[in-house]
Amino acid sequence: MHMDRASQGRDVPYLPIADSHRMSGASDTAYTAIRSYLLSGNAPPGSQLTEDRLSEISGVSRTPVREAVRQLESEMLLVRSESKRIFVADWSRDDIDEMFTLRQMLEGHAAERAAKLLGPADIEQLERVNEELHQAVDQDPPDVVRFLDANRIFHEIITNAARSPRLAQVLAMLVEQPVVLRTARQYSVEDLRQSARDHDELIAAFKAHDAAWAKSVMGSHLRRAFHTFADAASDAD
Amino acid sequence: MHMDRASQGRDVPYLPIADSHRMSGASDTAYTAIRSYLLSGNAPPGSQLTEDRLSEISGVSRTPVREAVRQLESEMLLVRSESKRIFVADWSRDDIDEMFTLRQMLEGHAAERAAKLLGPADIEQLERVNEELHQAVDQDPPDVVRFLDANRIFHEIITNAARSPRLAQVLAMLVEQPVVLRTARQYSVEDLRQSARDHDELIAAFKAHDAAWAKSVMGSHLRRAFHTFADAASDAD
DNA sequence: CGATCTGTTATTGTATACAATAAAGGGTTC
DNA sequence: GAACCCTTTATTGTATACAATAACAGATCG
Repeated sequence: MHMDRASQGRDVPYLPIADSHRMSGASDTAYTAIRSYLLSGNAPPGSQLTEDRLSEISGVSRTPVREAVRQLESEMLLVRSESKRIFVADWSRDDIDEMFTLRQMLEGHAAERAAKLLGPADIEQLERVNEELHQAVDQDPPDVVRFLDANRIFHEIITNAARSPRLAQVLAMLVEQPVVLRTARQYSVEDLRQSARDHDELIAAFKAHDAAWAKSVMGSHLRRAFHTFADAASDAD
Repeated sequence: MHMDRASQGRDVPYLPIADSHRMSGASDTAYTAIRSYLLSGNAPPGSQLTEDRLSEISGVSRTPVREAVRQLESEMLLVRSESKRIFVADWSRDDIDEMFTLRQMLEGHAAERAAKLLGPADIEQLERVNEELHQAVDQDPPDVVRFLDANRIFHEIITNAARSPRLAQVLAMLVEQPVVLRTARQYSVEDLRQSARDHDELIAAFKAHDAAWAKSVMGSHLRRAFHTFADAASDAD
């Protein structure tokens, strides 16, 4: 076991425990700017984007733009043509369905593991975050952005509690806030309340350290989220 | 000259149906070269690599190297330190376990869907590929590389049959051939034979369009693969 | 007309120089 | 001699010029 090249002592590789977006400086700028642009609605699904254009939008050169594009591609907000040109992704209803199905599977698994691994302090944190979420819903009008923030953190705590770096990484790709945001905009107050109650039940399952219960609640929670969206979307559009 | 909207007509975005590695030219070269290098055993887990070094190894400039590194990072063959330096990943037994657990979940799901979606022609293709795999095992000595090729194709057919681009993309990240290769080198001939028999049973499940059966077989298939590796590894090292 | 060929333009890919940052080393002070 | 600061070096990040390739458009020929 002679580590002939492994003579570094100080700067040790760190475990990627779901720190989704760790790009530095300009790359990060590009990522955030492009993402906002895609979310803003000014980018029609299916329309072409060029690196130069994205470079203008984000104010950095093409090099960091390319990195951001790669990331957004892996999150499927951008897609490429056969000749590598860049297009705004067009999520069909089936795509959303698929995304929620995969999330159900993976976050269900995370909830199972979390039920075994979460300590009292973690559960208290979940309760605090969910209290925040309740408050956001009970505001008049409900604060959807605040709700989504709390919701994201709630799910992230569970994902991280599963202590599975690969699971966390894969989920980071799948949990696309723009999509979730569009979804949540369709939510009625009742839907948001039900979501909060799901979280309450999830916490109860965690307190009981009942993995099967936690998985099951997570499953229906995400599945309902999909249908709420799908129904609202077909009504609206 | 403001084609701000979706005015492109010809070059339409294509669906990413599991065409894992679509880098072009130099990026592809870099990816392949670095991957081989990591697999060759000359790169001790935990050792540092620099972009310059990888540039020398692959014979292309740092720009495509960086893209390849990003890819290999997402496949967790490389990891970064807090200060963004690059290191050869060190897969613990738990990491491998985790990887197989996620594969079991996702490929089990793929098998379920495939059972419903596979047509007679697809099933014939699976049979042909598995025949190839049988032959590789029955050679004396067994041809592990040929076995792995057939094995990879077999699983890819199933993954693609599920018609779930996101599932395919996520699995492409998880199914790391280097790891699988190290695994397979530990296989005894009996292990390889059992693997081939699993595939036979999978095909039977597909012919019966029995989703639950297919999922179950896929589950034990992958779970056994993990234990075979884990046992052999703890014996050997 | 319609297809095809060809030059032109648009877009992505690659190399390279330079900037920013972090690590390593070495000397000074207490 | 241990902690601190400063200089030097190693490494990654960014911009930009240029190369390669694919789409576009106009001309040519059947």
